Formats: sequence, C-alpha cells, structure tokens
Amino acid sequence: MNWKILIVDDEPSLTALLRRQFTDCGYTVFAANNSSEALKLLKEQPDIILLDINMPGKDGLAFCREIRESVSCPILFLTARIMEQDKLAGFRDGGDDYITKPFSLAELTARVEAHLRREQRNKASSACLTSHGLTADLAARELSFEGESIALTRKEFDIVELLWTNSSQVFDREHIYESVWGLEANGNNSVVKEHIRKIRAKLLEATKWDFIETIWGIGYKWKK
Amino acid sequence: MNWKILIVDDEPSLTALLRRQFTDCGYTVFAANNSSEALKLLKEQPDIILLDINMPGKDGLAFCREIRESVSCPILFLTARIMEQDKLAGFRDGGDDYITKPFSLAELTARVEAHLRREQRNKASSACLTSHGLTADLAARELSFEGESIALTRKEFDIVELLWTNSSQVFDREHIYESVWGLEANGNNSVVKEHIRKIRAKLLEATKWDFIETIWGIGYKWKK
DNA sequence: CAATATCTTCCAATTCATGGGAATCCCCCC
DNA sequence: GGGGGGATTCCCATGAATTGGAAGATATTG
Repeated sequence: MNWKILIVDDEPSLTALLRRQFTDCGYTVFAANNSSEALKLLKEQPDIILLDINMPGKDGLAFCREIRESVSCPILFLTARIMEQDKLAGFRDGGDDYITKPFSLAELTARVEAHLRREQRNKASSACLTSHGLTADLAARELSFEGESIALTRKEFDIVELLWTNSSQVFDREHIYESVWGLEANGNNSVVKEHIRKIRAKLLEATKWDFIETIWGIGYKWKK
Repeated sequence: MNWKILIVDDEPSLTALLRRQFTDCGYTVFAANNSSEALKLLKEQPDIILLDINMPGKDGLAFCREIRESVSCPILFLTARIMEQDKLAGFRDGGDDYITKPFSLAELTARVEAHLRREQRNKASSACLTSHGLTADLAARELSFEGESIALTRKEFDIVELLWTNSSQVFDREHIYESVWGLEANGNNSVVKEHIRKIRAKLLEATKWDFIETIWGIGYKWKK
C-alpha cells in the first residue's frame, strides 16, 4: 500500500527531516509550511496528516477545526507544547493523536502506522483467492469465474477451500475426509470421490479448465 | 452512546480509579486483573480496551497478539515502561496507542474518546445504506423503500444491520444469535430462523425482492 | 389490559450427502 | 503395442439433514 502523508510545519528543517523519513518508508509525502498551503494540498487526499500547532497565521488547532468535517483521515498533532490543556484542546478539536517535540522518529513512524493500520482494518474487505480467472471469496463462500458465479454446496466449497489454500500439497482421500468432515475416515472414501467429481464437473462447465489434479494412487492437488 | 470499556491491570487501586473515572463519564466498565479474566470478558464485546503490559502470567503484549485477529476494537497500552523499544513493541503487536504511567486522567480520557470518536466516524460513514432502492438509516434505525417506510422490530433491525454492514460475509445462525442477542448460543437457533423469515416477509411485501440469501448448510448472507 | 414482539414447536418441502455398481482410465508387465 | 488388474471416474436412487412456513405460547411494552 502506497500511503499519502501530508506534513504541515513552519520549520523547514523539520519538514525536510520528516519528508526524508517517510519517503524512505515508501510514502508519498506532501509538505506545507502553513495552513493555507496545506489547504491546497488537501486535494491530494492524504491518508494521514501531521500537523504542527504553532504556526504563523492560522494555527494548527484552528486548521484542524476547519477541515475536520470534510476530511476523514487521521490527524496527528506535533508540538512543543507539553501543557496538558494544550493536549486536551488538540483532542477536543478533532485530533487523533498528540505527539510532543522532541519525539523519536521511530515512535512517530510507529504511531503513524498504527493509525493507518486501523484505517485499513476498518475498510478491510475479505480475502480472495484468484487464479486463471477463478475467484474464491472465503468469507462470502462465493466462487466465480469472470464475474459469473458458480454455485457450490457446503462440502464442495469446503473441499475447494482446503485444496486451494494448500495448493502445493497433495491430499489423500482420508485426509480430505478428516479435514472437511471432522471425523475419522473408516475406509469410507467414496464420498470424497463423488464430491471431487461434482466440483470438477461444475468448474469444467464454467471455466473449461480442470483445476484439480489427480495424483494417481495418492490423492488430489489443486493446480497452480 | 453508551460505550463499553475493558480495563486490564493487575493493580487493583488503578483499576478502581479507572473504573470510577469511566463510570462517571457514562461508560459501562469491565475490569480484569489478568489476561485470563480479560479473555472471558471479551464476550461483552467492549468498544475499547485499556491494557497494562506488566502483569503476572501472560503479559499485555502477548495477550494483545493473541486477540488482535479476532478483536477489532482499539487497544491502548498503559505502562510504566518508557523505553522506546517497549513502545515500538506495543505498536508492532497491534496496539493503537501507548500511554506511559503516570498519566493524567484527563489525557487518558481524551485519548480514549479520540479513538472512540474515530471508530464511530468510520462506522457512521456507512450510516446510510442503500441498494436496490432500499435505504437503511442505522442511526435513526429506519428502513425505507422508495420513500415508503418499512417497520422492523428491534431484533429484526439488528439482524438486518449485521448482515447488511457485512454484506460480503456469510453468518451462521449461532454467529447471528451471539452478535444480536449478546449471549452464547446453545443450540437454540430456531429463533434466528423465525426472525429471518419475518424480515424476508416484510421486505418481500414492500420491495418484491429477497435481500437475504440462504447459504445451504451454512447460514445467511445479504445479497449485494 | 391490549397490542406488539419474541420465542417455541411441529411438519412439509427441498436440497444435499451418501454408497453401490458399471464404465473407464492408468500403470505395469509381457 | 497389447492385455491385465487395480484405481478412478461416472451415474443414479435413496435417505438424511436443513430450511421454510404455520400456529400458538410466552414475554414485553405502553
């Protein structure tokens, strides 16, 4: 993920330092020396904002109050003020964190990443497997090929999930039975056979491609 | 909003202090003296967790690593360790903030509220759901189809909200029961079935469209 | 106390899992 | 290259599991 970070500070040496740090970490950095410049850079839609409080012209707190409604990304205050009242004011005005100078670059970076991690988590969509145009959404229990949905039954989906998520492994029928059914296999593997057949039939019908490889005398494996 | 906060610290005087503070602020407070107690209290589904690092038995960092996957609420570390390495470890293990003792109650409260505010904001951005002409206002708990209001009961609305806000996921009946009722499901899931039926009947009547998909043998899912 | 919401129970309809046997395929040996 | 034996695939009828629906009991609310 390539994050965009907006740094607002009137101290050029600090913005330069931060720019270097976050560029090194793979961020796209935008820097402003005052509130009005910062306002223009908002159109870049940063994912997170570092905001100095003490600035000539409009200060950071006022800037934060102004944009808070329309900007949803986390805003972290950077400041030399250590008075508790100032901190509280920062949070009250909509800040998400308050970091006092001097701070360590490592801690600042860790905090920035913690906030971004949370943002991403809140947006997170479920994990999908994809290969050869076939897509499986494990949470939604959906399988589709180029947008076309393929209906699988419960056990069929369980088997596909098992094979696909361990696609470098060969599973014998007993292993599949025990994994999917959660029971000990007692020589009873014709069920697995039949399900493999049905899965193959459905996938072949939809994709013209056999995703399951038979390892003769051993078992089955998902083709990569 | 009545937030639920989980406090985990082995120092009874501190948990007592925090309990009083957050109770006064209108929170519902759960407190644990160690990790295993805390684990049990997770079923209360707290909105935020304050976690001491130094505890006998499993420490806070280990506890955090363990639950981070399954618990999405913010986790704030409270600790007397001020070494930078410790802070970085806290963030690395999935913490959202790191507060060093001694701290001021006012700042702690401000930080807690900043995190909760952000959580709410992230949810609120999807406070109005719309698809196929159906609109749900989660804050007002109102459902309507092309201006025509559809009356849902409390539990019915809870279920719709759960399914719709996680429309990429399949929920089995036990999961729905535990989420909506907040209780452990003991095989008793015909209630959920019946509520799903009622919701379907109401929506079908109003919209001529079935928004809930049955995943046979698994559960239910909101159609996208 | 009435109205509404929630929960329980039971049964029919549907879908899926299962197992057996026939047909086919694959590998090895000649 | 051809045949034999075992493993695999295919087909299909049956029965079990799951869901949807009706009706009524119980709890909650105003």
